[in-house]
Amino acid sequence: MTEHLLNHRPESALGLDNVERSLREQAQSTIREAILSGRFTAGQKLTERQLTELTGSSRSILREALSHLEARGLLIRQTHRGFTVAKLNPRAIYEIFELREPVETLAAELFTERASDQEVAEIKAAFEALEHSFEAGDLRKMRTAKEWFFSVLFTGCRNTEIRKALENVIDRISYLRIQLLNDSERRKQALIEMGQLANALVARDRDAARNASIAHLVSARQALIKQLSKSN
Amino acid sequence: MTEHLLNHRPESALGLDNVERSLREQAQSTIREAILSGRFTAGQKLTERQLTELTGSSRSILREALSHLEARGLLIRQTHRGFTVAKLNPRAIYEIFELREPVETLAAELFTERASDQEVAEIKAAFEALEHSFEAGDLRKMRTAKEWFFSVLFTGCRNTEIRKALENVIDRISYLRIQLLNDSERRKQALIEMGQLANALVARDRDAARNASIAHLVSARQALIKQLSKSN
DNA sequence: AGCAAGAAATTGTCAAACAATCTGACCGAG
DNA sequence: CTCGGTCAGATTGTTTGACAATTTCTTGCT
Repeated sequence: MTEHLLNHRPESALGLDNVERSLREQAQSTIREAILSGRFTAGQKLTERQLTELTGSSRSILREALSHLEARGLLIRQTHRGFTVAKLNPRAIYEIFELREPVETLAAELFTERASDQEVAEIKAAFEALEHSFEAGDLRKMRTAKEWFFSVLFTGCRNTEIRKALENVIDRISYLRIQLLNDSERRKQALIEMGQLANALVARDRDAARNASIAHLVSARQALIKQLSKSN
Repeated sequence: MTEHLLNHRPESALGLDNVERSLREQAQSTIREAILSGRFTAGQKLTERQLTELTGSSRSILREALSHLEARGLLIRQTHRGFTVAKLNPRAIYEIFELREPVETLAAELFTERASDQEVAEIKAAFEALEHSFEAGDLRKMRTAKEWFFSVLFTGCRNTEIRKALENVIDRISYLRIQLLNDSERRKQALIEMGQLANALVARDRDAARNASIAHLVSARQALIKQLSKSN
């Protein structure tokens, strides 16, 4: 049972799906998806057996994939003790947002100046998708929509380095949301904030984008830390 | 011949040398060191045979290491065509500095507020080491001293995320310097700028640190791009 | 010189094996 | 009954050899 859940081909939202990928890449994104979707929880230990079964690949390939994911910060490796899903404490969350604030804000600012009209339209569409999945209460679709939104944002800012730096970092908190954000009040608030950002981006208003980005990140950080310190 | 050059154990400047490391880690840092030291040049193709000989490890281990380095952006992988050392064009340099500017500046600002007195002393020492190696004209030592300086900066700012994000990015331009920075005039200028940053950090003067950081990055970016467009 | 067919090299992947280390169960001493 | 200690089983680290898929080099033909 649940066979079909394990073999799906994810991350279409990231524009990375070359369809013909190596097994290693497939294994990588299968595991990544399992983490981001909450199937593997933060701190959980992952054994190689479990993962070879999940991905269907051999140990060699699996370990290449794990090595990659470790470098991206999604997994923690302890010699002779295997891999665990990276766990975030309040301190780490604080640090991540401290980094995100200037970078993501820069991305938003650059977007207003560099994005194509098509990208502007797409960011609007992505936000609307987010709204719809929110109304439908579909957590999985919310994550996909959010990934789409950020993907367009990072593409439109015309800076691959920013994209890479933030994708890693956002991945790591993305799956935390699944665990923590049952607070639908906060979700609603987040949606409003992202709406303001989306509006500013669509209007190509650099200052407004800057303000909206900062406001959103500050408030997201506070909410996350609050919930995390409660649950720990 | 040159056996001793191949088997060295690098990265002592990064505080990562646990002495007892897995072969995979050793292979990883041997390759990284080979790239950063300029032994492998940007764009160069690396075959697995060549690298197993260099690292002394088996293919499986080697490929884990390569997978890691690929994730860190130091290597580029093309399916069935192997790995090449990441190559930076002017556009990529521009993007990297666009990212570095807000992040590294933030790191400098945080350092002035969070670093311990010992770290302040160490950043002074690191800068002095940089000065000395500059006077001695020793490129390798200059790189080590610079790594030391940044390592202390990133530690003192008390934000692991910033450290990780910047280490990746700085690695990538670090070896470019070896190729391009034969311009000793520019090196002198860079030293002066870093001196100003060091002074501001030691004085724990946040605003001065901010200004010095920005000034340095802007000027470093311009110099790099200028040289790169000349040599291409 | 240009090009196509075949040979050689390289990468992608798997499987089997063994050493080193960790984990958990069992057992005896206090 | 709890606290160590020992030992077996499980897990990770690493190597080797094999083979298919693909790329790159060579060679010979026109």
